Amino acid sequence: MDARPSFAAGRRELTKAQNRETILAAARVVFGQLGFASATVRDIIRATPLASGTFYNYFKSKEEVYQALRDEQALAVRPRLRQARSAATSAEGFLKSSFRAFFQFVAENRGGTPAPAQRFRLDSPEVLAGFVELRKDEEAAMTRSLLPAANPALLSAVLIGVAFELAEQVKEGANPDVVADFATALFLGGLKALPKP
Amino acid sequence: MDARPSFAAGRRELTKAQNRETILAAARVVFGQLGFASATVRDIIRATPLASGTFYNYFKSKEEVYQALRDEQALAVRPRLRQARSAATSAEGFLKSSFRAFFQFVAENRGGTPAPAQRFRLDSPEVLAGFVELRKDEEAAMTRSLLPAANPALLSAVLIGVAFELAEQVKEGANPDVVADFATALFLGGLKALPKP
Amino acid sequence: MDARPSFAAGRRELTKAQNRETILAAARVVFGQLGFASATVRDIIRATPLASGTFYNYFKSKEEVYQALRDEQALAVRPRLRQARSAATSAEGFLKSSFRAFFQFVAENRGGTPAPAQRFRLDSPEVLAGFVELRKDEEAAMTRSLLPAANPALLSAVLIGVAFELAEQVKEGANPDVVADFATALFLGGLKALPKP
Amino acid sequence: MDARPSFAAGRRELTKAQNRETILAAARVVFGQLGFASATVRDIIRATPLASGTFYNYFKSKEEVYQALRDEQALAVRPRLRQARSAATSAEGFLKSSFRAFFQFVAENRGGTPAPAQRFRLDSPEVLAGFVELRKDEEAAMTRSLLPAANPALLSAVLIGVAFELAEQVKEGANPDVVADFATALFLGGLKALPKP
DNA sequence: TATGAATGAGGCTTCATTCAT
DNA sequence: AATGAATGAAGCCTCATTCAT
Repeated sequence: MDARPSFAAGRRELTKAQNRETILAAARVVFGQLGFASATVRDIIRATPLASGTFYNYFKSKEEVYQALRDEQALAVRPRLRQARSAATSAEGFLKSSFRAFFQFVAENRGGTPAPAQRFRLDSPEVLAGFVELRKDEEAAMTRSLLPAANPALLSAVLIGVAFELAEQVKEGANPDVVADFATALFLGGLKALPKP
Repeated sequence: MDARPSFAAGRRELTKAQNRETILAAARVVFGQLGFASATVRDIIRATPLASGTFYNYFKSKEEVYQALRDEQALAVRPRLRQARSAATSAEGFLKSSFRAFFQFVAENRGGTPAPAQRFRLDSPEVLAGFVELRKDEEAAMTRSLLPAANPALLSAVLIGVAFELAEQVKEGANPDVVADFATALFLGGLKALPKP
Repeated sequence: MDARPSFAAGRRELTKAQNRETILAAARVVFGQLGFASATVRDIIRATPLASGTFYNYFKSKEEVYQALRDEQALAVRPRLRQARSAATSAEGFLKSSFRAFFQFVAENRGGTPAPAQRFRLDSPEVLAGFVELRKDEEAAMTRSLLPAANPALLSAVLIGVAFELAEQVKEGANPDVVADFATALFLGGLKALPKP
Repeated sequence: MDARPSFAAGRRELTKAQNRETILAAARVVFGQLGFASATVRDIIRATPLASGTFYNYFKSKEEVYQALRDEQALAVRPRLRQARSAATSAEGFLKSSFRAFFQFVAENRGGTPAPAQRFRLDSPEVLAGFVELRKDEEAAMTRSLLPAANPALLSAVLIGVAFELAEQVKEGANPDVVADFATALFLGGLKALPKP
C-alpha cells in the first residue's frame, strides 16, 4: 500500500525520537522544580502533550528517565573532560583544564536544574564511568609524574567531593574559572603534601 | 492516699521518651535502607511495635523525624569538633584534630546509615550551624595566622565536600585516622597555595 | 480523715455538673461553627480545658451531646409554649401566643447557633414531644372550635415547616414579633379555607 | 484499516457516561440511607462495581457528587414548575399548579431518597435558582394581582418551609394531589389575611 | 503506537475510643 | 473521676501501571 515504507519508517522514527526528547525535556524541568524525590511520573506527563500510557513506551519508570537524564549529561561532559586532559603537559595544566571544562559545563547548564531539596547528584553509572576515565588518566598522569602518587580511592573521593560541592557554588552564580583556579591551586599544593599510599 | 504522682508522671515521661527513641531508631534504619526519598511513614511505623497513630503523637511528618535525626547527630558531633579545635596551636593541629574528631564520629556511627540511593546529607540547620561555628573558628585561625587567608565561601564548600565525601569512605570501612591525615595533608599543602581572595 | 464527707460529695457533684456544662457549652459553639456533620468529638474537647477521656465520662458519643443540646432547648421552650397556649381564648390568641413564644425563644438564642452548612433542626424526640403537645392542644382547640378541623398530619407538618423556616429568618435578624404575626395571619386565614379531612 | 474512530470514541463516551451515572445512582442510595453527613466516599464506591480511584476521575469529593445530585433534581423540576405557572390565570391556579407539579415530582422520585438522619434538602444554588424564579413569578403575580402583596422574604421562607416539609409527607406515602390542594387552600386563604409589608 | 480511563495498592492522617496511671 | 498517650480502623486521595480502543 505504501511505496516508500522506509521513508514512512523514517518519519515514525523521528516522531519516536521527538517523543523521547519531549519526555526528557519535561523530566528535566520537573526534576529541577520538584527534586527527584517528590516528582512523579504524572508530573512529567502533565508537562507534556502526551498521554500517560505513552510514557511507558519510552521509559519503564521515573528512575529510568532520571538515569537517561544523567547519562545524557555525562555523555555531554565526558568528551570535554577527555579533550581538556589530553592536552595537558603538567600537573597544573592537567588539573586546571579538567576543572575549567567541568565548571564551564556546569555554568552552561545552570538554569536547567535548580536543585532544590535533593541535590541532583551526577552519580549514575554513566557519570561514574566518566570518573573512572578520570582515574585512569590520573594514574597515567602519576606514572608520567604529572601527579604525585597518592591513595587513589581517597584522591578520587576528594576530587569528586570538591568538584560537586563547588559545582553548587557555580550553580548559584560563582564564576566557573575562578572556582576552577581555586580547586586547581588547592590540589596542586595539596597533592605534593599527601602521604604516599 | 497516693502521694507519688511525680513517680507516675516519671514513668509516663519515660515511656514517652522511649517511644520517641523507638521511632527515631526505626527511622534511622529505614532511611538508611531506603533513602529519605522512598522511605514512607508507614515503613517507619512498620519497623516499630507501635501503632500508626502513635507516630503522629511524636512527629508531624516524615520530614520532622528526619530533621530530628539530623539534629541529633549535629548535637552529638558539634561539641566534639569544638573541643578538638580549641586545643589547636598550629594550622596542622587545627585541621588534624578537627578531621579526626569528625571521622571518628562517623566511624562510630557507621552501622546506622547504610546510605544507599540518596546519601544521608547532614545539611540540616543544626548541622550547618556546626559549620558556621567552624567558619568562625577558621576566621579566628586565619587572624591568628594558623590558616592562610582564602575565599571563605569556596573554602567552606571545599571543606564540606571533602569531609562528607570522605565520610562515605569511612562508612565503607576506611580507617578514620588515615582518612583524617589524608585530608589534613591535602589542605595543609593546598591552603598555602590558594590564591588570596 | 474527712469529717464532712457529704459536703465533699456535694462539691464533687458540683464539679460534675460543671464539667457537663462545660462540654455542652463547647459543643454548642463547635456545632454552631462547624455544623454537626463536620464537628468532631476532638473539636469539642479542644474547646474545653478537659482531657479527651473525660468526655466519655459524660457522653457516649457526639450524637449524645447533640441530643442533650436539643433536649436542653426543647426543655426550655416547652413550658413557654405551654403557658402561652393555656391563656388562649380564641384561634388568633392560640396561634399568636404560640408563635410569639417560639420566635422570641429563637431570638434569645440567636447567637449560639450560627447554623452553617447543616441547619440545626430541632427534631429530637424531646422537641417532637413538644410538638405532640402542640398537637394535643390543637385537637383540643379544634374541639373547642378555636381551630377549624383539618387533616392533623398535614397541619402539623405545615406548622413545623413554617415555624422552623421562619426561625431561620429570625436567626438572621428578623423581628420575632413581626414574624410571629405574619405566621399567625397566614394560618388564621389559611385554616378557615382548609378542606375538611 | 480502521475508519471508524468516531465509533470507538462513541463507545468510550458511553462508558464514561455510564460510570458517572453508576456513581450518581450509588450516591443517591447511600445519601438516602446514611445522610450526607455520615456517608463517605468509600461507602459510595463500595455501592459500585468500580475501583476507588475511579471515583476521582468523575468527582473531586463527596460534596461534588452531592452537588451534582441536587443539580440533577433541580434541573428536572424547574421546567415543570415553570410550565405549571405559565398557564395560571388566577391565584388559585398559580398556586395549585405549582404545588401539584412539585409534589408530583417528589412522588415520582420517592424511592430514591429514604432521607433518614439528615433530610435531603434541595438547597443547592441550582435549586435556589428555581426558587428565585418562583419569587420572580410571585412578584409578577402580585403585580397582576393574582397574589396579594406581602413581605417577600417571609413569604418565600414560608413557601419553602411548607413545600419541603410536606414533601416529607409525600415521600412517606401521602397523596401528592391531596397535599397540593391542602397547601393551596392554606395559602389561598392565608395570603389574603397577610399584613401588607 | 498513542490514548486516557480504570485499577487498586498504598500513602498520609484523623478519629473515636480505651486504659494505665 | 481525670488524664492524656496509645490504638488501629477507617477516611481521603494519589500514584504507577495496565489495557481496551
